[in-house]
Amino acid sequence: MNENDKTPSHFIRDIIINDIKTGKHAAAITRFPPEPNGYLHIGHAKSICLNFGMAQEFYGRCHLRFDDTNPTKEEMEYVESIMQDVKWLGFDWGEHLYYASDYYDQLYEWAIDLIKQGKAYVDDLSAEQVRQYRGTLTKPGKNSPNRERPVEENLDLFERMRAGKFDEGTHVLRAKIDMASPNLNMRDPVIYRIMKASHHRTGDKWCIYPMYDFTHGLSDALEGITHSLCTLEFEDHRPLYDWFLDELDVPCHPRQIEFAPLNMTYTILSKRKLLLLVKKNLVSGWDDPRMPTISGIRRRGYPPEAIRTFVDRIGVAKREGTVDFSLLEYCVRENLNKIASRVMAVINPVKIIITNYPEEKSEELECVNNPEDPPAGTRMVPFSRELFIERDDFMENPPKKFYRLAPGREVRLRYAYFITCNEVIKDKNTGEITEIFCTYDPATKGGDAPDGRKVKATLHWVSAKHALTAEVRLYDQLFSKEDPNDVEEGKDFLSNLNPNSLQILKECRIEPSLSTTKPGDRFQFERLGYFYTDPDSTAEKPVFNRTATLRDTWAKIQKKTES
RNA sequence: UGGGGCGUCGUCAAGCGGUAAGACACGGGAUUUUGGUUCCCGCAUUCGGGGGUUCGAAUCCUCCCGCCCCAGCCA
Repeated sequence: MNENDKTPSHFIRDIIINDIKTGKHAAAITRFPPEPNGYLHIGHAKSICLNFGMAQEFYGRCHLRFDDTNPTKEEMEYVESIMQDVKWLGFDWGEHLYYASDYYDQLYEWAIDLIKQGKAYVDDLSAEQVRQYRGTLTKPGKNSPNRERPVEENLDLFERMRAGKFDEGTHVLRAKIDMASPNLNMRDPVIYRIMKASHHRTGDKWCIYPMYDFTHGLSDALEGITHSLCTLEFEDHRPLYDWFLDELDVPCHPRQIEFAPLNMTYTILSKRKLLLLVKKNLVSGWDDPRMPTISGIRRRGYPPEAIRTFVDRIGVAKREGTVDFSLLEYCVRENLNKIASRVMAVINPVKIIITNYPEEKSEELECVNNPEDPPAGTRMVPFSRELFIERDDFMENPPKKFYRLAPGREVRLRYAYFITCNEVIKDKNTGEITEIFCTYDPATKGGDAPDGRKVKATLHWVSAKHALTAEVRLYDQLFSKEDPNDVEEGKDFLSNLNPNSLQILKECRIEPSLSTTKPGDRFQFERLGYFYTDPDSTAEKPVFNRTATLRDTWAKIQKKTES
């Protein structure tokens, strides 16, 4: 950690520092344990940064372990996307790639051990009966009639479960703990169930699969994890996590520590709901740039560094809250401002003609690539008599605070000349402005007036005959409400979908230097925002995604005067 | 009305008995060939509420209030 980095500490770091100070541990060995049943999202990024971050900071390592104990929900596609996403975020698990399914044999032995100790039993109650026997939040449960089955019988039954002699749902293995515990997790939890499903890694070797609670802590112990970091909802599971480790002969006893999961305004971070958006084709896929998935924000153009900074800034605590989306966007802009090359692109073109500029002439003007990064140099951009500017940069009857182009007004074309608007041509039928006639001042080449006169606005532009055509996809919040789950009676979160979250512009005009852009490039389109070259982009038809707009003071002024 | 957590600025979040950090947002101003960036300035006499302990409390005690999680053979 950089001494100058003022990122405040947090309670988990404090715990680890103390464990090292007291000699309990020499290093922090952590793990990121996703279930491969969906794509990772920004909430997982918090966990990833925390786990890998603590390991890095405290001389240890972080394992990537797939918690794959439910073959009916898990797929290889998810395994692959998760690995790609963790790498993209900038983390490396090295040799330490594991799967809970690697431990099935050991887990099975441990289950037998529990049976032999008289601490687990096979139950043939139906799922419905198990539920009834469990009791309620306020009423204790009742012991299953099978609870006192002899060890030998349990061993035999469990072996037959494994051998596939029973149907799904007919038998389970349960830990014998306490049916009267106020913690429901301790009321003889199921630790193995029969699932006649093929597993994405073990195939048909098993027809019984261990449950999360049984698997997780034991896997941690097997890997020598020191600090097992998870989200708040597992707090109630900690006594059970500890119980298995206490009852079995394990290599070590990791400490589970819970922290608050991430929530963000205008965003949904439930795997189930995200899956629904994909299945209903309400988005183009898991990597739709509007999705809060890692693959979505990658395609949107958010840099991994910005995500890491964001996670640092939100902190780690036990208090559950909702982070302002604007903080994420701030981190994205902050990073992009430093690294993105500036280019000129007109996404909503209107033609201007410089009437006193020679018909056939064109010239190359020098433009700065990134004022925040002088070594990035300059490039030449062609200028000619006919240009395109942004439709929004001209108003025939401008309000007081509008200081862009208007009849009779002089403005600067960035890196080019001062121009003055003389005449507006409109379509006779629609009234739409088709052309704007201007004159330029040759003495202002480069954008400075030798006589020191000022203009109030600088516009971006492209030369009509040199410009390339591109598709630009403008993205906005997927949901129009801060809390997408805040809905009227009888409606669900889908009713809060923002109908204008995607706008596709196919006739955008971009400067010729962009002809060589490749998917993954990041740019700032001057005065518009940050853009990312989409994987759909080709040399013939470039496609850009708007990552974020620039901060727009003018839009704010407009909004204020409206209200 | 069982158990487990959590309540400090609009939002995150420090604070660990010595008199409320920081960031985002918001509002003002300066500089600017991006109404961008950068830079200044403002923004909790008060820590969910009431009692108490103490020279001194956001921090300790106590009662109360509010919010979240748990009754999958999901993770």
